[in-house]
Amino acid sequence: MILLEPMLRPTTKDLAKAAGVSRATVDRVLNERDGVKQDTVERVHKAIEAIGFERNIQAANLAKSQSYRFIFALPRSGDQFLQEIIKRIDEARSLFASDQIWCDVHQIDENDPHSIATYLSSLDKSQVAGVAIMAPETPQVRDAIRRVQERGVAALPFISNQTTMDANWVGIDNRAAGATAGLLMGQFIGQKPGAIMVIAESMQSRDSLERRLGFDQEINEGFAQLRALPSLETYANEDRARTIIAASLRANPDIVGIYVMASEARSPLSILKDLNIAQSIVKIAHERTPFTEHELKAKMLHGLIAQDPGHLVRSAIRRLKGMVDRRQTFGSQEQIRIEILLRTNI
Amino acid sequence: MILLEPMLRPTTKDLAKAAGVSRATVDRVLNERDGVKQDTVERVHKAIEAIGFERNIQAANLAKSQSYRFIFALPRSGDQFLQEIIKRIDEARSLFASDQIWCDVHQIDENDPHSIATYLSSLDKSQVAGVAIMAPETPQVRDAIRRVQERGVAALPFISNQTTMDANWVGIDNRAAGATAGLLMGQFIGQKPGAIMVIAESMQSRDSLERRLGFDQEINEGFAQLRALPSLETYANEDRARTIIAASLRANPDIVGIYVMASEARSPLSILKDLNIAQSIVKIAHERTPFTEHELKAKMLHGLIAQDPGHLVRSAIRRLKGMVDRRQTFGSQEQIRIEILLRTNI
DNA sequence: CTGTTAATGAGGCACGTGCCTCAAAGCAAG
DNA sequence: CTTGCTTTGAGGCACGTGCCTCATTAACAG
Repeated sequence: MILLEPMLRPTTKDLAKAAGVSRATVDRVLNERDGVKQDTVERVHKAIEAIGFERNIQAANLAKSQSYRFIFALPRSGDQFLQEIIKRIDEARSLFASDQIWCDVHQIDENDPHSIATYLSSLDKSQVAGVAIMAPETPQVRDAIRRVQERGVAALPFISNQTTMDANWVGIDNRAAGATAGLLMGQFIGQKPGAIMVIAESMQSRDSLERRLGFDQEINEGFAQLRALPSLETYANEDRARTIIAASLRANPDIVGIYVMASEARSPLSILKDLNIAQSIVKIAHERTPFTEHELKAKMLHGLIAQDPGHLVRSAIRRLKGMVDRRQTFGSQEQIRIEILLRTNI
Repeated sequence: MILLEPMLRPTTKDLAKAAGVSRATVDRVLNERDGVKQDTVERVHKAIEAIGFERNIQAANLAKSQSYRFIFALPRSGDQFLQEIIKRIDEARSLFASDQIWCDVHQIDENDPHSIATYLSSLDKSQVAGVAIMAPETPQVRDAIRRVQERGVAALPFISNQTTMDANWVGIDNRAAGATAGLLMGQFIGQKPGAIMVIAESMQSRDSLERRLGFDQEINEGFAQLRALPSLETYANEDRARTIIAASLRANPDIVGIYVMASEARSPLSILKDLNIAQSIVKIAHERTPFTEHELKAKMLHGLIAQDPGHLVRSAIRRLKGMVDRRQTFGSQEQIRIEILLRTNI
């Protein structure tokens, strides 16, 4: 590919000349207005290829006075991981200001699908260009997302997956994340046989199910001497968590590993600390937060499976913008990595 | 912070009104032209704060017909890791086209500091806005970087660090990367005592020294039963590599782990494969390439310490642009992560 | 042929900023 | 006071694109 000198970058004027039409017609083709013969459309497209025309989006945005207002619909409840996300949205605000992008957070009750649907249906194209939604999958929410999209507002599942949105969502492959936790757990434990405790907030959500699936698969296939216990569900209730964790420890004296599957790991990890379990038990949790970071450095935690909150936020914004601009987004950058964090690469 | 409605975003005109001056004076202040009283400058700056003015960079670039031409000065020699970098630069080309950024690759002979210095001194501000340099640190290169910066061309050490550039470079903390390799190695080996082979391309470069330092520290502090052998230097010579690796294997029958420290791991790993070593020996290498990715999936490699080449490239471009625009760059996004890759999160 | 409609061209203003010129005002020294 | 210098204002054109109006031409049916 021969690169043109910056100065000579073709404009719509050049394109018009190359296609043998007027700038008005070029405009009609580029912005998909009708009233242009198919012949002409093709001629212009060929000219675009021929001279390597690329629309100057900055000038276009300037002309349109276009700006993008995006909303992050996040759960009202949540602990440090949620705070990290919100912090990154704040950061992104100034980062994307030069692209005329404004972001706001709207808190939703993630366990009330009806209110989420109501909120989504209140969004108007003229006010909001797009919305990133972090909420567990339910039929109501799924339908609401589809409807808001039909009204011209870009909608993007965020961190929590939604089946319908096949490829178009922002987050990690939770099956692979669970598998990574399983593999790391198995390798760290080594030859020692025993049981692994698995702590989840709830096994209702798709994310949890997928993590568990991946985790079990790795343990079963690669580490025959280990057995993963049934998931303990805390329902985000600290008392309940304390009770069932203690009971499980008593019932399974051969525990050699603990996998905290929930995104908010502080509460379960604190309980484990209170219960004063042996440091030799391999502990793996999810997400980097001030608490988990500290535990990792203090060697109270052996590893962390994480997704970068800043990357999640920025990727969501870029993809929402791409949806609004009707561009395809670029794969490699928007792939959210499953990070493994040890105390040395925190 | 109260966000203004997109429509009402203040322009230089609003700023002029708010500061009680003309647009011409605002322009003089914003673009740091002289001939403005100190009083007036301060008044304008206060007004900027007061109304939350932020320059519309897109419009500014449009007005200036500004475009940015960046050059990646990369080694001529190199294998798959270098190819990955070049591939990402290609990707970035289209990604940043909308920001009027053009990138090109220029191959340098990384072992000839003089020719690098000559090349850098040939760069002209009017042709090239910035250059990312991947070359080992030498006094000549260091000085050349400083000189090219003084001539108004942004210069940024890339992947290979340069002492002078304290914070302003793009790449990972190699000490931490080595430490991560060490910790992972130790944890994966478990209780088994033995020796660890360390293979490097050369211990002349600062990057290698730092990795080795971090690796040794983790092994020595955390795993007393392991001993890391002296570094084997291949000098990128396959025959030499084959000889010294085979000799080391014979001399140390208790080898339980192998750490390939070089960025280009294909050649050493292929040699190990030919030598048919036991699969139980834990092998850790650097950088994700088609080859290492394949080996990881085939379970011939236990773990990979990597830096995302796409992220490296994009971060370099953003930072170069930030330097040209005289903006400060944003920390959290520009921090290059030390990734740990297993076959589950590849 | 004429009349009608579809397709295209010509031209201009707008967006927010940079950069230029020229005039006007302020200010200090003589 | 005048002279000369510094500081400020007023205005306009440019960048590339979107979007509008109005005129003109091509295509086609009757």
